[in-house]
Formats: sequence, C-alpha cells, structure tokens
Amino acid sequence: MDLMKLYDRLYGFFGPQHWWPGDSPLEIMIGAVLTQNTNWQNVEKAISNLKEARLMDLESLYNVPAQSLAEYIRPAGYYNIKSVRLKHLIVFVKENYGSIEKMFEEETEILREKLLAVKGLGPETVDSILLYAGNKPIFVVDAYTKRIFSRHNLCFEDVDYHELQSEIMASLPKDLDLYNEFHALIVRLGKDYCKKRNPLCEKCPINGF
DNA sequence: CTCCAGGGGGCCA
DNA sequence: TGGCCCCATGGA
Repeated sequence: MDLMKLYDRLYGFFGPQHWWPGDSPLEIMIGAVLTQNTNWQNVEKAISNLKEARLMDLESLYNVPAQSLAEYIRPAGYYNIKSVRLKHLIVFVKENYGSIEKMFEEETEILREKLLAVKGLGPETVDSILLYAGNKPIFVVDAYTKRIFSRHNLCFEDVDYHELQSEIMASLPKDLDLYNEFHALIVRLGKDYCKKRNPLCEKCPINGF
C-alpha cells in the first residue's frame, strides 16, 4: 500500500489539523487518558477544571487524593476509573523518573513496554503519549484507522493493533511530523466521512485506495 | 428517544 | 482466546 499517496490526499483535502492541543507534555499525557472512549470537548472541560484548581503539575497530581481528582475530571466521563488511571501514570513517572523530561530520555521501546504495564494504559494511549507528548516517531492506531483501512480493503476488520501498526510504519518513512499529522487526519476523516452509520460513502475523499 | 466519542480492564467458560 | 460486561458525561 502506498500510504504516502494516501497521506498526501488527506492533507491536501483537510489541511493541517494542529494536533495535539495541550500546553505541555504533562497536559497531553493527562488528555490521552481522559479521552479514552470520550469526546474531546468533554476532556477539555476536565483539563480546564484541573488548571483552575492549579493541579496541572506532577507534584500536585501526585499529592491529590484519587477521590478528589475524580470530581475535577467528572465531565470527561468514567471519572472514577480515570482518576485511578491518572494516579497510576503520575506515580509511575514520579517514582521511576522524577520528571516527565527524564522519562522520555529512556529508550523508546523500553519505555513503551513499561508504560503498557501501567494499569489503565493500553496501546493507543501509550502510543499517543509517546508521539504527542514525547515526540517519538510511533504511529498511533485507533478505531478510526481500523475502520477506514478495513473499509478500503487495506486491512481486515479485526486486525491486531501491533500488526496494523507494524505494516503502516514499515511503509512510511520514520518521520515524527508525518506520524503526528497522519493520525490526526485519519481521525478527521473518520469523524466527517467514515462514521459507523454510513459504511457506503461515495463522498469519501480517499475513494480509490 | 438513541447513538457514540481521540479505550481499557476484568471475568468466566 | 473468545465473548461479554463495566465504566459515565454530554453533544448531536
């Protein structure tokens, strides 16, 4: 599959998507957990609450009780599990590295395995953190990627996460900005043209792939 | 009213 | 391992 051609068409059609919105690597990491199966608008409300409460730093998040944290992130939904997941992530960073900057100095594949071992962080959340918070050239696969690729016969519907990720990364140059923009464009395409409800989309801008 | 969003974990045969 | 359920707010 010629994914560069696909990328060029998406970029030409939609233009740059300006991902990931966030003022700091910490905020991006928090957002990555909060957005699990959740609309980004709701995540923004939760992040806004955390900023107002002056909790958007490693030390404060480390010290705030999970139960209290849950109240601030309530608008993001699943607030009880997500508060625990955030605490797991914060504890992982603070007790193993001391800072987010130090954490990202670790070799990427090693870090990736360690993050995957943190309860509440799955492959998509971990890869989003590595790419958008850590600036590591890791391609993020998500439900949109699988839906779009399978509908255009680029993969099977129930393809394994890592398998699809490997195939995509093998057919693209290892480029941070490319991975960053490509994933954002796929999400945009999914939202606008490749919804669950309209499997037959004659207007899809990537018809022909 | 129904659907679903920038997922992941737990349980049980 | 496969199937199923749980988490939960808010916008369309």
